[in-house]
Amino acid sequence: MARRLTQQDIARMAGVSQTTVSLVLNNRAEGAVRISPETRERVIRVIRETGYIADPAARRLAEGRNRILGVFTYEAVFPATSADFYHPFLVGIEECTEEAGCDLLLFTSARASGGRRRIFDQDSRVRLADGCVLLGHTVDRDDLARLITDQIPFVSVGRREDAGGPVPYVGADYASAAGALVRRAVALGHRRLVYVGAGAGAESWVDRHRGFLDAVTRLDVEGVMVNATPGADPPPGTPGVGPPGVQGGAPDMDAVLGTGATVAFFEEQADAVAFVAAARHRISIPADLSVVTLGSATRPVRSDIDFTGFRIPRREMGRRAVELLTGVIESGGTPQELLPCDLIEGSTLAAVTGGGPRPPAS
Amino acid sequence: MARRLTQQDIARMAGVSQTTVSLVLNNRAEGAVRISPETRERVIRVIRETGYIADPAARRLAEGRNRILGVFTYEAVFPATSADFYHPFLVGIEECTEEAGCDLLLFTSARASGGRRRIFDQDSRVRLADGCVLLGHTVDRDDLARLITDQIPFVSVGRREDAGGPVPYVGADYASAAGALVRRAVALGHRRLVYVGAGAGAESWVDRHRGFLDAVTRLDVEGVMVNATPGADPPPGTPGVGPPGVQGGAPDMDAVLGTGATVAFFEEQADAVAFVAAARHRISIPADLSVVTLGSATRPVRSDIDFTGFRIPRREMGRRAVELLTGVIESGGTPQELLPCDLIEGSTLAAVTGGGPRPPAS
DNA sequence: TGATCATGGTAATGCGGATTATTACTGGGG
DNA sequence: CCCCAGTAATAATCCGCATTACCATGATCA
Repeated sequence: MARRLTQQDIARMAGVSQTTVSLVLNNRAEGAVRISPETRERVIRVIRETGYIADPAARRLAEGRNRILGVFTYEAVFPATSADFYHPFLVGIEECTEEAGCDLLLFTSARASGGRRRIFDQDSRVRLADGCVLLGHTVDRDDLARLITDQIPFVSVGRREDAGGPVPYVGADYASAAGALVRRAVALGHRRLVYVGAGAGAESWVDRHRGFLDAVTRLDVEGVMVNATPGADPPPGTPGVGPPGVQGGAPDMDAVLGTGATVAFFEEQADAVAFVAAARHRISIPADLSVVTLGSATRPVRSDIDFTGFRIPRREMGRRAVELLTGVIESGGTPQELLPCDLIEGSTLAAVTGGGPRPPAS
Repeated sequence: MARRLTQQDIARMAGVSQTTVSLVLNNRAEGAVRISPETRERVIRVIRETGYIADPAARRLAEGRNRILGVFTYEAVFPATSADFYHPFLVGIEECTEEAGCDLLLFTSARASGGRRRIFDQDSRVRLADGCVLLGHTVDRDDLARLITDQIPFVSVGRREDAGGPVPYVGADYASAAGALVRRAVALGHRRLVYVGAGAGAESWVDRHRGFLDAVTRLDVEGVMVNATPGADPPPGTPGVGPPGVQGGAPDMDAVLGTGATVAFFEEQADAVAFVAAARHRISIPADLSVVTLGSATRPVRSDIDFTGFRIPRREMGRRAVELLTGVIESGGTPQELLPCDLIEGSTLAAVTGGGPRPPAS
């Protein structure tokens, strides 16, 4: 390959020193060092004529930064199965990165021997970015801890528990949203509510469950729980955003109906879809039983049901993550934010009419 | 930020020189330089214990490459409007990049003053990548030319005409696909075919039209044309892959029907959708008029019509682009490939029955 | 008239790692 | 006893750019 043009070349052509070229290029002529307008002009002309562009690697090496933001995901970002899931985040991330005049480095390479991605394998390119956004299902605790101890600027999309120190994140306020939905249900006369899901493991599940429980307690109504993920507790990893398609079995319909609750809160929309499909011929929704989903489709499930629930502000989370990240890069800190989720009116939550659903036919 | 660990540090800890560390790290002990097994082991241990990772920028500066592949697009990759369009390409690109053990650099920053993206603005990070994939609608001729003269390894997704030299690309074989569809139509008895579209401007349009014309000529049937992009010739840029939603007006229904053709070939699926929607109450498809689309949805148009046409192998194109790119990076060359498009049987192409469509009611 | 200072620019150095040239030592062969 | 080959590892450079320390010149001032 033809040798690239360097500042040295420009310097020669303009009859000045490499230093001068660098100075001109970076407008560093304010303080101690001065460049005469004529010289400056001459250098600028040569630069323009030759179309010289500084080598980003050398630049980064010398000044320590890059204007490159990294995005790390533990799964492929683009595959069809999770496309719907990741896409909104990426939209937000790209938008904001572009506004910041940065480029985006997707760490697609990092594969540990086991097959799972790891941030810190030998020759990882993480350090090439000024900082990075963590996206995805499972975040390895060790990776997280190392990011912290190494003081690599990063922001996680999705709340994460401490990992040898507080983790900077921007999450969705599942707890509040779940609480709001509980209040709404109670306002409609519901007094016995069932939570269908794991309620543990991933931070996002914990948060939903906590919001549910808090509200139920505060409003002094009955809240019961039906586990929807048999044989999956505790999950091996620590999902924060919510994995596309990791849960196991469908929720036990009889168990849900057997609680005598008048409204069911589903942790995962996919479970709600399965439940409704199965229960449709036995009960009427929402007449016999109201159904609320805690978050919009995480797993790619198609359904024409207009569930009552809330929208996870994924795009905003992506945007905000980048905003926070640039802040961290500039001035450090450990921002932790939860973004509000819009409630979705839907049509599966109605006022209590009769005495609740029929008990299972058994 | 805590200063990062350097080879110098490792060297000190292991009681050797920086050179030795580098040598061990890169397994460069085959030829002239030798490292004893004990020393090597000692260095390796320190590296493992400290978790040292080489600075990618320094590495790139010294050895000239990075294992980073760039992706340049003239529009945002992720925005909702073009999501469906770009996504398959990106899936392929990511897959293949991951297999190659590379990372992906998305050039989201490059914004010219005018607002459009440019590859070569001042402080572009293009050179950080070992090479790059060009994706998208319009590719600036100057950018293209410069990529060539600068000898930056790149591969365009979508055929491109020469720009001061041959352009490496992987495109879709629109010409063959269009020709095959023409043959199929003729086999079903069609003798008068109309091409609806621009047939010029973007390479992809030119190719479709050429395929249509060649086949029509060879089979000695009548081929006519109806321009579907009023006031848009010639297009300002040179789209190669196909732009999401750039064309202007809908095709003129009367003009199409007025040709007396028994089958219409639509350059853009979106036009076909619009046409069918408008014509539905006047003619029956395919009884009165067969409709063929030359390529799957480019613009994000939802339609439940099962058009006869072909599938653009976007994911494969993405994959292949990366494969070719790594080849170019390794050993240069100017690969140019067209990938076949699968025909889609569909239900809008039928045998000729009557005497063609009724003329417009006018 | 020599000290002081503003002006305009350059030489030198560092960033972290790869590579090449060179050194230090040991054992054999002549 | 000296030279050479082989082994093990290091010093010195370079990659391209940013930055700091330093120098040369002419004007100003006491």
